[in-house]
Amino acid sequence: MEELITVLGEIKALFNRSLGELSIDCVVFGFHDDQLKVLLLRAKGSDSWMLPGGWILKTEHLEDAAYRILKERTGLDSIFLQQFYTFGANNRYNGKEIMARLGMPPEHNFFPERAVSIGYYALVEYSLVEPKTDFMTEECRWWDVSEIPELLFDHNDIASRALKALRKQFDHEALGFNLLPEKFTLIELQRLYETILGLEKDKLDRRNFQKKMLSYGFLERLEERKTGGAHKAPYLYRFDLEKYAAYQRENEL
Amino acid sequence: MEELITVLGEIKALFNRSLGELSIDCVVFGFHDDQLKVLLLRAKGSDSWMLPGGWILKTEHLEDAAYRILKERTGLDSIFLQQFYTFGANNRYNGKEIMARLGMPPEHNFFPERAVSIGYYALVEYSLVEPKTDFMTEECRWWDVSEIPELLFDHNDIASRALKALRKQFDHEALGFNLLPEKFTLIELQRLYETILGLEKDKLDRRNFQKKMLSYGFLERLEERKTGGAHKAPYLYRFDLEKYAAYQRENEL
DNA sequence: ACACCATTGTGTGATTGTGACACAATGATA
DNA sequence: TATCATTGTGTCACAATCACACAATGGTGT
Repeated sequence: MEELITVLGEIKALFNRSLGELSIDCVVFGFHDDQLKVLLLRAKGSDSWMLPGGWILKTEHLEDAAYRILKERTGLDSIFLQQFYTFGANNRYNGKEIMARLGMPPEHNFFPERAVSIGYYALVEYSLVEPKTDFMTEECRWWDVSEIPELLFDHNDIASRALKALRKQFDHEALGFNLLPEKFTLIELQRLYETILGLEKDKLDRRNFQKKMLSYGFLERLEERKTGGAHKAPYLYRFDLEKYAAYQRENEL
Repeated sequence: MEELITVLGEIKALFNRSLGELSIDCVVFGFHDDQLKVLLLRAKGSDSWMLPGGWILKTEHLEDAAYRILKERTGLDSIFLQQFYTFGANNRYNGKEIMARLGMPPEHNFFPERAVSIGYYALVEYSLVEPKTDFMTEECRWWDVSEIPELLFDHNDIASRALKALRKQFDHEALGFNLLPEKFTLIELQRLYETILGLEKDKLDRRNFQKKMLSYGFLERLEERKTGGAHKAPYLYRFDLEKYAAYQRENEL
């Protein structure tokens, strides 16, 4: 109970430093084990999960708020970030109901009646992330996107809209490299594409996929090969950001 | 001076009914004379132009706010509307400077220090719009997108981002029909595509363009032909929303 | 009334891009 | 050292896109 009071106090303090009705929600995507993952938090003393997020401070750039929140949850500084939608239905949630689900006294409801939330999705390298909780939560971990549970607020909507936005952009921009380690094999890249586009394994033809990827000219083949697998060692590749910028300049203008 | 005081009073009242830091800006596109147009407003007693917009009321859905603002400026109810970005840099404008440019006393600055604005673009049929001013403005008219003047706040950024978003979506969705009258000729449709995609006239091959458009199956050729031109009368076509929905279902899932 | 002319309606062949497909080389494993 | 799943690589068929020409038409101007 004492802890609860502390938490409520911290929330109130935070709220006073923030813009009040305006918050950010982040959908953090990672790729591991041929699966697309999302980072979720579980509230203290509750079995309800939610997206990482927070209020925007009064003096803060929108993007800085998103980076701040992501740094707190993942430990990472440099993250690919994309704003995808702003959610502002006036019935996004019921504050008292949420309080109850969080195991908090509804009469201390601290949620503003009307809240607008700006949605960002982030692409991170799975292995670099060290999920961290904050003062309101006691668990932070990756979930398979196909197994996301029922979330608090309208976070299921937000997550599915983020996925849709990711898929759409994925067709037109080379975003995948943000989800892979610096060195990767072409088959890993192919699995990533298949996973994100929702295709079954080997739906994409290996030869055609590799031909196409290499034809863009922004992948650099390293001398090094990946060893440790039980089979012929594949070449490693690197995504060359400068060549990608050149490619974009040629093909967009 | 008396009028100024009235205006400031109205602004204050509006602000109190709204969420304060949160506003909407609308980039309204129309098509006329083979040109893409944007609706702009000129502030009272000033030669500075800006986008239509307004604060979001405390009880309002985001989209409803956008529709309300559009109805007030254009007289139209049913409008194609698309949220495209939320602007929240903490230096989006300097309130006192804006007051000066509006010919208002800077010490009565009513702009919040920090404002977040949600950007929507709208596609409307040019001929149906009757541009209307509000209590803060004395002129509302169409501008050619290629001749947009320097705007107040960060509205030039917002407008150019809207155009970029429009072009991007235009490639993948049949949005153009929102900008045309119900009945149109294929050459009018072609000019629209050329204009929005920034191509010169007749860059698209007439036969190939028409073949492709008709192949989608959501255009219906009417018996009627368009007369009045000085030449052979072209067929009129209609965009069939139901057939378009069917087309989408087949090609997206 | 008639000739004029810009514009419409329509099909085919050339080019390019995409999708299907097979086999020899390799590197761990047993 | 044999095994075996996996890698690396090129060609052909098909589909999509692009380039292109000519007869019909409906106002315009005389």
